[in-house]
Amino acid sequence: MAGLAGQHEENVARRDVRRAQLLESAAGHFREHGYTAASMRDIAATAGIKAGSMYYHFDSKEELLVAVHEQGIRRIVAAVETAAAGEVEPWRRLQAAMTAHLGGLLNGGDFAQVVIRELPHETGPVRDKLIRLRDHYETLFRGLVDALPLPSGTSRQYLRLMILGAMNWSQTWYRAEGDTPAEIAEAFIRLVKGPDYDDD
Amino acid sequence: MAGLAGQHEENVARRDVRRAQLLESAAGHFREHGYTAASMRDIAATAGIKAGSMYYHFDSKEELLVAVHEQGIRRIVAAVETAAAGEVEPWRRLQAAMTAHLGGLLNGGDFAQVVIRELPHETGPVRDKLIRLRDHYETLFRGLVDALPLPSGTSRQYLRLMILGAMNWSQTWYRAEGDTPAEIAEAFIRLVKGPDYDDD
DNA sequence: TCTACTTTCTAACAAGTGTTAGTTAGAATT
DNA sequence: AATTCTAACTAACACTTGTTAGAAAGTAGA
Repeated sequence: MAGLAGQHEENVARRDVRRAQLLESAAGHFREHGYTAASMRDIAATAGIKAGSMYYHFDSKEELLVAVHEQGIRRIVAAVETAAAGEVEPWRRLQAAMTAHLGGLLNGGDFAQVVIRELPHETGPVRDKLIRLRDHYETLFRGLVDALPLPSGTSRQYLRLMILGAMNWSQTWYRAEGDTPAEIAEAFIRLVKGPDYDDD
Repeated sequence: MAGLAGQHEENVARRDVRRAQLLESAAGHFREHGYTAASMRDIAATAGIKAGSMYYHFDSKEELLVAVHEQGIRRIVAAVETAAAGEVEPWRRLQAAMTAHLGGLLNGGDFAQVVIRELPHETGPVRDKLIRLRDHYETLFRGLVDALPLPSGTSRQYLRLMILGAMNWSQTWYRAEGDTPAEIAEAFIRLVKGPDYDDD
């Protein structure tokens, strides 16, 4: 090997940087105009290259969408796991996770929003892949909800679905001037936990 | 006027029938492929006419989307209002309304699904109009939630948003083989009401 | 400098887009 | 019977779409 460690890796890094740029641009356009209405030409232009050059990095537009989804999920999963790891009491754990999820969704980048909004219309292998990615993420919340101390008879399944729905729908009504993600998460927790506030 | 009452109205009726057909077709295609990916040619074909003929009934594709939204909202509002009117106790009223909403959303036609899924990406007057339609509908639930007997300190605003989110997100996970809209509504109500079941 | 590899560009293709203009068949009205 | 209105048709316009092939730079190693 040469004196300078890893010339090869520099190339790989350069490659990944470009790829990341393209993903960033794609996420932005997908979020703003939706998958179908976003054009390869516009996505490329934002990243500073021409449309044809995109196909050196991605085989198709669909693959680009899948890549954006993957990155989006990976980011949320990381944020949520980190947040949850900082708490031990089940309710606090869930609340921390919700705060992270809402933060990523509402104030975070375009990736998370694409994951939530660009649900797969079209059938075929792409749809299946995206659904699998989503399911993997929701598994995370299943664990958090299952750990809660709840009155017997409470449906943990519907509780999970309710929380996920409440969070993901927040995109619709959220305004930056209003409450913060942390405050929203607290409000939701309080609603499902019941009105017995113990502050410690 | 002629012996036959209202020749004129017959024409108007015929016109409206066609218009309804076109809306039905448009709703179906919008739901299946999304607004952008649905083509005027396909929408027209389903209704049995050619693309150019659509412009006799609608000025543009956007206007078509707005019309589908309007009809979708009108249907849900009607269903929800009727359902709520059948009950007096606030919790029961809300539950009935939720059942109606979920029914329309999950087992109803394509209209409701378009209203929920086809949230307005693009800016401009269309976006504003659709948002106004949506707001008008959500006002309905505001009334239902405000009527609930709740412990003081409970945020009725977030409770409303949570319920709406939980319901609208159900599109994502609902499977026809699973629970019915009525069962789902009951489960949600139980979660926010708390686990004190009194059956009368 | 020559060579090999990586990345981008140009130019075009084939298909599809919403929309419009002009026309036409049929019904209703006068 | 002549005219007007209704509702559809055909054909085209002016673009935009994702995608591909081939050439052309830029970069690294020998």
